[in-house]
Amino acid sequence: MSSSSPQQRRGDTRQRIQDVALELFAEQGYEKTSLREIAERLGVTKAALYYHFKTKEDIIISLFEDLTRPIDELIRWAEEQPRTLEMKREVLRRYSEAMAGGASLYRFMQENQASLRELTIGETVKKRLFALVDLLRTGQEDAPLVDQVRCVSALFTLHAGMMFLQHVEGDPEETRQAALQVATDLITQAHGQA
Amino acid sequence: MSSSSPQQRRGDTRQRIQDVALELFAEQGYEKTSLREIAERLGVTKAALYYHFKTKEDIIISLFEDLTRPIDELIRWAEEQPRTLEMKREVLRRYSEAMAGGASLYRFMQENQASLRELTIGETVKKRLFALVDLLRTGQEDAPLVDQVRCVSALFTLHAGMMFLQHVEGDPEETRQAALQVATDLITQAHGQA
Amino acid sequence: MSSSSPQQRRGDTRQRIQDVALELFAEQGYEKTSLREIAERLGVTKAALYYHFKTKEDIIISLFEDLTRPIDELIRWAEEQPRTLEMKREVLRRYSEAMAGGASLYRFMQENQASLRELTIGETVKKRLFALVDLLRTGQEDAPLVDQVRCVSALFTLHAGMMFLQHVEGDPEETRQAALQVATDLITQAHGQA
Amino acid sequence: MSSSSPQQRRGDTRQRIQDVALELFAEQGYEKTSLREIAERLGVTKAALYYHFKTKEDIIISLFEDLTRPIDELIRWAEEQPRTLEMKREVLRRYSEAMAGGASLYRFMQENQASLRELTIGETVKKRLFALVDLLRTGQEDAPLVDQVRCVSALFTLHAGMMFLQHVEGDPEETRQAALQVATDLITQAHGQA
DNA sequence: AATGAATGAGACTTCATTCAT
DNA sequence: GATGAATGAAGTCTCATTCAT
Repeated sequence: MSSSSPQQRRGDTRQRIQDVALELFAEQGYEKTSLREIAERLGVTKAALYYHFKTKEDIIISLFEDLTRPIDELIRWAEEQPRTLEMKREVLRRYSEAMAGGASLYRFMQENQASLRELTIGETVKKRLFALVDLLRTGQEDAPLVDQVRCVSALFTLHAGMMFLQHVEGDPEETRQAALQVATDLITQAHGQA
Repeated sequence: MSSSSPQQRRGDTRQRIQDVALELFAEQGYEKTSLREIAERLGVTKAALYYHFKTKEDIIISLFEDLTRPIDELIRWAEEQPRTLEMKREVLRRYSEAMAGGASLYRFMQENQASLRELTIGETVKKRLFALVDLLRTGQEDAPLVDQVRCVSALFTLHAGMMFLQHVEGDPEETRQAALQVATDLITQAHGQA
Repeated sequence: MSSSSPQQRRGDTRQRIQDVALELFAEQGYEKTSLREIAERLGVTKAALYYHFKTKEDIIISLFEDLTRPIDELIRWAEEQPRTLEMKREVLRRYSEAMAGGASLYRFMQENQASLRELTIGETVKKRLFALVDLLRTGQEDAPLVDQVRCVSALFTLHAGMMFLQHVEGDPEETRQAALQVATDLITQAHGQA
Repeated sequence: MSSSSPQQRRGDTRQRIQDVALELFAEQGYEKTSLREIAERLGVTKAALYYHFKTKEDIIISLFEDLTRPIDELIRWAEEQPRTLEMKREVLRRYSEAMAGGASLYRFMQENQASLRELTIGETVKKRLFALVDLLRTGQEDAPLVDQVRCVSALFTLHAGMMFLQHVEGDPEETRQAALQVATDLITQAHGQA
C-alpha cells in the first residue's frame, strides 16, 4: 500500500536518481556528495547509476537540462518582446516563480559556484545569467553604471531572498513576494533613469 | 647572522602557504584544491604544510582569522553607535572597502558556500552576516518585510558588484562605487520607511 | 515467408558478432575490448551477445574453432604423409595461405600471446604450433639443435612476414611470397643437413 | 638473517616495485596484472606505488627505460660503423646477449604487443625495431624483397629462440647460440646477394 | 624547519554477467 | 531473438594525514 513499492518504482529509477542527487548536491555540495551516497540512499548499487548516467557530471547536467528549461523559454520569449518596463517586470516575476519551483537547484547554483565553474554547464549557466541581465538593461546601453548595477542587483535580490532569508523568516512565499517587490523597484528605478 | 632570522623565516613560509592557498581556493574551490597542489606551487613537500598547519581546514581558518578582522572590528564599532542612517551608510562603506582589500577571500566565500557550511568557520561567517544585517535594519524590527529584504539586498549588492560585474566591465573601482551607491540607496529607502 | 528464415537470421547475428569481435580483438587486444564496445558497434545490447555466446571467452573460442580448421586439417593430412621435403614445403605453403585468409586472427594470436595463455584455447594453440614444428622436423629428432631452430624459425618467418612487413611495404601478397620463400629455404637447409 | 630484512629494504622500494611488476607483467600480461597484486606481493599499499610512480603506465615506462638502454647504445654504435657483414653479425650477437640479460622484458614485449601498441612506449619500441632492421639491411635498399625479409626474420629468429624453444628444450644458453647461428646465416645470405 | 616514505579511506569508473520480460 | 535494468567485483587513482629522521 506504500506509494513507492518496488513494483511502482519500476522504470522511474532515473527520475529517482535525479531527485536524490539533487537533494544531496544541494545539501552537501557537488564534490562532497559521492555516488556511493546517492546509491545507498536509493537502495541500489553504484553501477546502477552508471546504467542511467554516463558520469557523475552527467547527472547534474541532466538536472540542469530539466530544471532550467523554464528559464530558457523565458529568455526566448522576452527576446521577442519590446523592451518595455512591463516586460522586465514580467521577467522578474517569472524568474522568481521558476526559482520557487526549482528551489533546490537554485540553491545548488548559488552555493556551488566554484564547482559549477569547472563543469561543462558552468558556461551555460553564466551565459543564461548574462542574457537575463542584458534583457533587464536593454534600451540603455549607455545608461549610468549605477543603473546597470541595479539590474544585476535585482536578479541577485531574488536569489538572496530565496537563499538567505529562508533560513530565518517564517513563510517562504511571503518572503519571495517581498524580494520580488524589491527587485521590481530596482529595475523600475533603472528603467526610469534611462 | 643571516639576514633573515628564524622568526622571520617562519612567518615567511607560513605566510606564503596562506597566499598560495587562498589563491588556489578562490580559483578552484576548497574541495578541488589539494594540499599536493599547494605544496607543489610553493616548491615544498606536503609534510611541510603540516609543520605550519595542523590540517587543511586549519589553513582556511587562519585565512579567515586574518582577513575578516576588519569586519569584526566594524561590527563591534557599529554596535556601539546609535542606529542612525549615517552609521548604516558608514557600515556599507567600510564593508565595501574591506571586500576590495580581501577580494580573493570574499570571492571564495561567495563561490564556496557549500564547502563553507561543512567547515567550522561556516557558522562564524553566517553569524557575522546576520550581525551585519541586524545592524542595518535595527530600529525597525517591526518594519515591513520588504524593508528587511532591502537590507539583505544591500549587502548582496556589494557582493554582486564585486563578483559579477568584475568579469564584464572595465574599472573595478568604478564598479565598486556604483554598487556602493545602489546599496546605500537601498538602506536609505529601508530606513526612511521605518 | 520472409526472405530471411529464422535460421538464416540466427546465423546472421552470430556471424556479425564474430566479425566485429575479431576486428576489435585484433585492433585493441582481447582484454581491452569490452562487450559493450562490441555490442555498440553492432547496434545491439550486451545482453544480445549472451543469447549467442555463453561468455566473452566463448566468442573467441568460436573464432578459433572456425578459423583454425584449415590448420587442423593441414596437420591431419600431413601426419599421414611420408616425411619428405616436398611435404614440408606443402605445409608451409598451405600455412601461409591460411594466414592470408584469416589475417586478423593470426595477428590477434601474434599480438595477444599473454591473453591467450590465460584462456582455455591457449593450450590448444600451443599444441597446434608444436605439432607443426614436429612435422617440419620429423625424420631428424637427433638433428643438430640448429636445424630444429630453423624449423621454428621458418614458421615464425611466415608470421613475421605477415605482421611486421605489412606495416611497411607495398603489396602484401608479394611480401607473403617472399616470406614463404625464406621459410622454405630454412626448412630445406634443415632437411638437407639431416 | 634474511637478505631482505625490512631495514635493508629501506630506500630500494622503487627497485623492488620494478622487479615485482616486471615479473608479473611477464607472467600474466600488462592488463591482467593489477596494482593491487603488485602491492600485495610487496607487502605495501597501492598508495605506496603511487608515491614512486605516477601511473601504472609509468612503471612499465621506467622498466623500458632501464632495460632497453643496451639496445639504444647498440643502435647508436652501429649507426657509426661501416655497413659491413661483420658489423651486422656483431649487432645480432649483442642483441641476443641483451635479450638474455633482460629476458623477462623481452618476453613481455613479445607477448604483449597489443598492450604495447596502446602505450606511449609502443611507438618507441617499434622505432627501435625498425632501426635495427634498417641497420641489418643497409647497403641494399634495392635488394630483392626476399633479402629484406631475411633481415627481419633474423631478428625474429632470436626472439623465437628465446621465447618458444625455451619452453621445450634443455639448456637455454645452448638454444640461444643455435638461434644466433641461424640468424647469422640469414643475414649472411641477405648480405651476400646485395 | 622540512623531507621521504607510506597509509587507509574512499573517489569515480568499467566490466562481465544475470534475469525477468 | 533480444532488451532493460541491475549487480558484484574489481580497477586505477587521489587525498588528507602521519611519523621517523
